[in-house]
Amino acid sequence: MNPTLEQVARLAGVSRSTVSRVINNSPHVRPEVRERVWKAIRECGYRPHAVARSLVTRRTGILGVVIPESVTTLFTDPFFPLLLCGATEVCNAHKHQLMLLLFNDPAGEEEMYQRVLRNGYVDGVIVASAPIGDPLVELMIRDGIPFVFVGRPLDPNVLYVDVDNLGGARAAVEHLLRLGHRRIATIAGPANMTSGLDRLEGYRQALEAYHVPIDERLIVHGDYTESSGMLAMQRLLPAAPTAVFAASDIMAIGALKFLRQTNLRVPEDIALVSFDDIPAASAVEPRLTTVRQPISQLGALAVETLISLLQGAQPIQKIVLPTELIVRESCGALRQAPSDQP
Amino acid sequence: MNPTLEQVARLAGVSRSTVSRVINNSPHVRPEVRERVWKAIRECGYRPHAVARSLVTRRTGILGVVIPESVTTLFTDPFFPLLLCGATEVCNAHKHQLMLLLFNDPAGEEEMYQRVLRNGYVDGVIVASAPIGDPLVELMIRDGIPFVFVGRPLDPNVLYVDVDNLGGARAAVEHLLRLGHRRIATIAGPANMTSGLDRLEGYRQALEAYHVPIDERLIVHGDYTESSGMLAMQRLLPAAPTAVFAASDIMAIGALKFLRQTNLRVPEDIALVSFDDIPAASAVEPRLTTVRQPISQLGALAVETLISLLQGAQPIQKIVLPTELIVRESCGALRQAPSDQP
DNA sequence: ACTATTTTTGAGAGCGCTTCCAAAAGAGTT
DNA sequence: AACTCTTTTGGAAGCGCTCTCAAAAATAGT
Repeated sequence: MNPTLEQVARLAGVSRSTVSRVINNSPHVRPEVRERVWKAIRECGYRPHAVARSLVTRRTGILGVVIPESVTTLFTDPFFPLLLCGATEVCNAHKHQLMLLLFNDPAGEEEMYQRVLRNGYVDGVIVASAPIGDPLVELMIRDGIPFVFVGRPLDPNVLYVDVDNLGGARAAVEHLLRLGHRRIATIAGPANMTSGLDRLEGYRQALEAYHVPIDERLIVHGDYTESSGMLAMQRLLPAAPTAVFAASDIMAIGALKFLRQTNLRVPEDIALVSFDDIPAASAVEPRLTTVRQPISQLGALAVETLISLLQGAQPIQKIVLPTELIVRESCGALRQAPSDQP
Repeated sequence: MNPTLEQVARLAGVSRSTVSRVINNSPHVRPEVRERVWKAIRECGYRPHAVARSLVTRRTGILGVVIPESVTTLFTDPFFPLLLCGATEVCNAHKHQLMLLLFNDPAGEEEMYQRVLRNGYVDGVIVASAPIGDPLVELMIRDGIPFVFVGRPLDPNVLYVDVDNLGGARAAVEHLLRLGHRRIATIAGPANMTSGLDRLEGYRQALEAYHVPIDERLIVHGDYTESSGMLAMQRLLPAAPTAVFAASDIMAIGALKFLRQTNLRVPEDIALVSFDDIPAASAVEPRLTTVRQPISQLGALAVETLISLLQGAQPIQKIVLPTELIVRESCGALRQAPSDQP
């Protein structure tokens, strides 16, 4: 059995309160006593029992990360790993911990909410890319659970951090426009996610800026999966685009595979740009021109925001991080791959 | 403020103990009373306070997942996402939660150990692919923290689940041997990880089985990163291999990139097989022949094992899951890519 | 109807910690 | 030396729950 405060107190010849003060760095302890207590603590290998402490302080230092997407599809996308990566780093710095909260269906979500989010184990929650209309938001607002969104929520009162999906998409499409393309199709993201909507809006704004009329036949929605990208590309071909903007690299890779099957060359026959810059984007042939987003920074800022919210601060309502267009071969702007040095 | 047991008790006109019994499905409650209590619980939206409960039961239902690798490098590999995926699913089924424990350096590891693992917040720990000699193992044994390894540990007393690295590697290399190759090189994994050692041993055994003498110049170690794969390929070329077994897809992709730069064709000039079957393995050109491992099942079994250990069972000491060789174009056995249907 | 047995219930202690409050100990003034 | 003021310390309550134990109620047996 681990030693308790009481035992440390006896060992040091002081009261439980004094040991508690030492542990919590209270200034009201005589240096000499403080030293004696630390010695006793070291001697018996005492570690404070976090659960007991939390019962009093009403704080656990645990942050929930909710990812309202099918557990299985989720992790084919390197988005979440990177997000967790950035989030973890900030958590470590603030001596907090992350609890991973995933589920497969709405029933699982409800169950998780009742069982985990409302039982006092998490101080706050990070909600990563929830689809539009996810019931979680309302529940958490109702129950007063502090949370931060990753990705733009519909409700304007919700704290969030996001990347500039609109600006990034617009930059990608404008890049195609500058290369002379006028029949530019888009494989849009799902209509129930704001990232999908924002990237589509960026596509629209770019075309408008260049006075290119929007042809609805050039817009097909996918769901960020590779197979949906293949399917979308197939459906787009009859509309004879000379270039395609895919709302995600994964879908672009699907499109690429389909084009390869139909013996269409990228970028010669159809130019391709996309969004995300996942590692695979530079592994495929041709390498994808794509919009890079600072995902791990996104996770870091989400945690930062949540922690400052928990500490009673009034954090900035919305944080939007800039994106960057990475030009490679798939758009046709570069002649050949610059050599990668090992 | 959330209601407490006390308040529910008053509302239902019973004692705190009785409400507790109802919550915990004790059989010793009259059905009529049970109904009245449930009604009161629903009425005031009561949720048990898990922290308070844990203080008494000495159980939190939280399992730590420790991944002793650099936070940043870690998530470029889809291994961990998939592992978490399988682990989460089993956790949900058993009403447990996962706490993600990552760090950047040994100091971070030590700090995490003292702060998180010894404070009573986690019931047990899953340690994923710790390098040989990681101090965590000894500490956890010393402090009696229940844990399960993912990947083979050196200490034979540690519970673990692993994939059949040796058998998988052997199958991959034997496949090359059957195709007629005799000068087969390997880009081995890091020497401080048992997965690296086991895959190398599989390579050795395959060659021995075919009476091919082992040429140490054909063995170069990498560290599971793409750049290490490129570098290793470069160093292997002077030894003139006709085929290469890379211990991971990521390294194989690095090798592929290097070969492309030097205008060597795969599989015509050099055949390539690897290990992991990550999504990128079938996205590159040519698609990689590789050993598929049931990663998410690995995570699931790890959690399963840990939970049964926590429940006092005597789980199987070691579980080794089978692997499967996925034959694609990079080994030269297939003429062309079978068409992927969208 | 009365006792013996079983089932249901409530009182109360206690999990390990923080924190309020008051007592004790020092420090500073006259 | 007596007083006040400040700092340090210990006692004790209490966070919300579980669980033992004994009392009360229900049931069974005669």
